[in-house]
Order: sequence, then structure tokens, then C-alpha cells
Amino acid sequence: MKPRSDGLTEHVSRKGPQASDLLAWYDQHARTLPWRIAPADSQRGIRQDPYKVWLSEIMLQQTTVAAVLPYFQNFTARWPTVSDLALASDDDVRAAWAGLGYYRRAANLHACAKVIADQGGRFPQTAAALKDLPGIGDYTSAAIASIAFCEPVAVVDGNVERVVTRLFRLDTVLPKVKREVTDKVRAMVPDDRPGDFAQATMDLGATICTPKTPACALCPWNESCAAHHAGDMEAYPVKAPKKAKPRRQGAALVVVRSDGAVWCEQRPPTGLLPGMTQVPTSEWSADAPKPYKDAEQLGSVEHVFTHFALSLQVYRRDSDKPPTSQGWWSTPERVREEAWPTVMVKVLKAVIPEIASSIRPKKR
DNA sequence: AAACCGTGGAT
DNA sequence: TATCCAAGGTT
Repeated sequence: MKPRSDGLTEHVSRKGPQASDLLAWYDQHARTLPWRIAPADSQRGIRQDPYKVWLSEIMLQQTTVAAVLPYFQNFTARWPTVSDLALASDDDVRAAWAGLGYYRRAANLHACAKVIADQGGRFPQTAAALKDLPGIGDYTSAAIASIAFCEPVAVVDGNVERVVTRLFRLDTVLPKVKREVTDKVRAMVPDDRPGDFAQATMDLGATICTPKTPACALCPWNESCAAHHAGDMEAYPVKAPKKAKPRRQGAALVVVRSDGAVWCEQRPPTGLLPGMTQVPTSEWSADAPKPYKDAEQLGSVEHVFTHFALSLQVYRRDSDKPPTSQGWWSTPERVREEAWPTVMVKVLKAVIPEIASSIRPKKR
């Protein structure tokens, strides 16, 4: 024990973070979310619905809670069970996912639902078995297993990486530090409440141990946090420098039929925006596109994807003739049901704002 | 292993 | 306006 100037002995700094302290905080401050049950119910032995846990976890990958909420409500209202989702069409799932991003998640979600429906609608109950399913990796398998099935596994997401690298001042650069973080978490997971512990560490990261100006004064682990004592919380986790985003450009053609229908195409099933709906467009490259003929140029649209920024020149043509060989006319009543990614919503807003403004799901 | 894959909100 | 970044997975 380290002697103190007042003659007492310092205990807390050697104790290390205790799961019980975090769980006590969680019992008071857990966020209320539609896929989650209250910690009091959890302690009564009530389990969360594996379908809702799985669906929410897939949606929450690299996505904020606020963005997920209306999509989660829509999916669960439309497809109340995993077997209902398995029976949906690819088009319906894509359209329902439109706007959430990372569209391969939607294809993996649907494929996963079909596998589970084939197994009687029952989810595998261990992290190891869950990880074999499409769209389910290290994090998601552990999250579902611990939250829905009480398996005491380490659940490590971005929040947990931040919390734990600060607790122990782990200065290995991401993503290498993940192994150390996982080891630290594994040593802390309580056998009696693994799911609540996982959700508590994530809630702590989301609401207290935030990337910038963390609220250490409110943190149940502040006394045992090395970074808090050192005052360098924001230095963790250590990240590699980011690469600059290249800029690409292109042209998009909105063809409007005399009845107001818009010509649509489906993007290829792999790569960027897989399977999503688009209007005819040039290549997106470093070079300036050729202008479309017999069309009015309406201005440009800017959009930033994960690894490049795009500037699209928007053209409008009024014509009853299909401009490309593969595609379909979407009437004004149907346009909002198409699987438009956000870049295409921007394009449509530049041409038919009164119709395009109603494309996204309503917030709840 | 590093690149690919969206989006909207906060600062 | 620019940058960061949020409950990652796949190849």
C-alpha cells in the first residue's frame, strides 16, 4: 500500500475497476432503448428477444442510436420475427434499409434470417456458433451471446476500446490494442450479469467516457482509471493517422416521363451501394464526365462516401423513351418505395424536390 | 493486413 | 467548411 501524507493508506488505486461498481451505475442510468429490457427485469431472469438483439446489433454497426431508432421500429413492425424477415423479398429489405448505409449489412441480414428460419427460427446460443452466420463477427457474436443468452464473453466495440484503453492507459495503436482490451474485459466479465455488463460498458462509453471531454466526475470507475489520474483521457485510444479522401466526379441523368415517372436502374450486387437503386450515371472517376445530350443541367450535388468524395453534375431530360437498356419506370407514387441511397436522394431533390422530399422513413 | 464499405450529427 | 466519428464485417 502506498502511504499517504495524512497517515492513511491508499486502497482504491490498487483495487482496479470492479464490475459491481459499473453495474450499480447501470442500474440507475441505463438508457431506455426499444430492443433492451430494464436492468431490474434482467436481474429477475427475463431475457431479451434474440431477434431484437440481433437486429439492433446489425443496425448499430458503425451507426448511431438516433439513426437506428426509426429503422428498428419499421423493421420490427413489418417483420415481427426472424422468420417473417426471412420471407421478405430482397427488394423490400433493401428499400427498408435505404438510408442506413453499409448496404452489405442488409444483404447479410437477410441471408442470416433465412439460415435461422431454416433452423426453426432459433438463434444459435453461443458466440462461437453465432460468428459463423453472415454479418456476425467478433463483436456482434459476443454481444448477442451475452445479452440474449447470458454467455460470459468479452464484448468489445468502439466504446469498450475507449473505456478500457483509458482505464489502463493502453497505448498500443488501434486496431492492434484490441487483443489487450479483450483480455482486460474478459477478466472483468461477471458470470451472473454478462449482458448487463456488456451494455453497461457501452453505455458508459456512449454517455460518460466520450471521445472528447469525458465526464469523469460522473464515472463509476473514475477512482481506478489511470488516464483520469494522469489527466490525458483524450489521448486514448491511440489511432493511426487517417488517409486523405480522393475526390471523384460524375454526371447523373434524371429522365422524367410525361406522367412524372422516373427511370431507375439497379446497381450491381457487389461493391459500392450493392443492389441499390440509381438513376443513369456516368463513371465516377477523377476526370470530368461528358455532359448528357438533350438534357438540362441543373447544378451539382456533393456527397461524401467512406473512402472518397463525389461531385455529381445533375441533368434532367423529359422523355417517354427509356434512356438505358436495363431499368424500369417508377411512378411518382412508387418512387418513394425504391431503394435509394442518400446520394441519389440528393440528385432527385435537385430535380423533383416535391417528390424526393418524402423518400426517407418517418422519425418516431 | 489493409482496403473497402454510408450516413448524419456534433463540434 | 472541415473533421471526426458511432454498438464492425468482409475480403
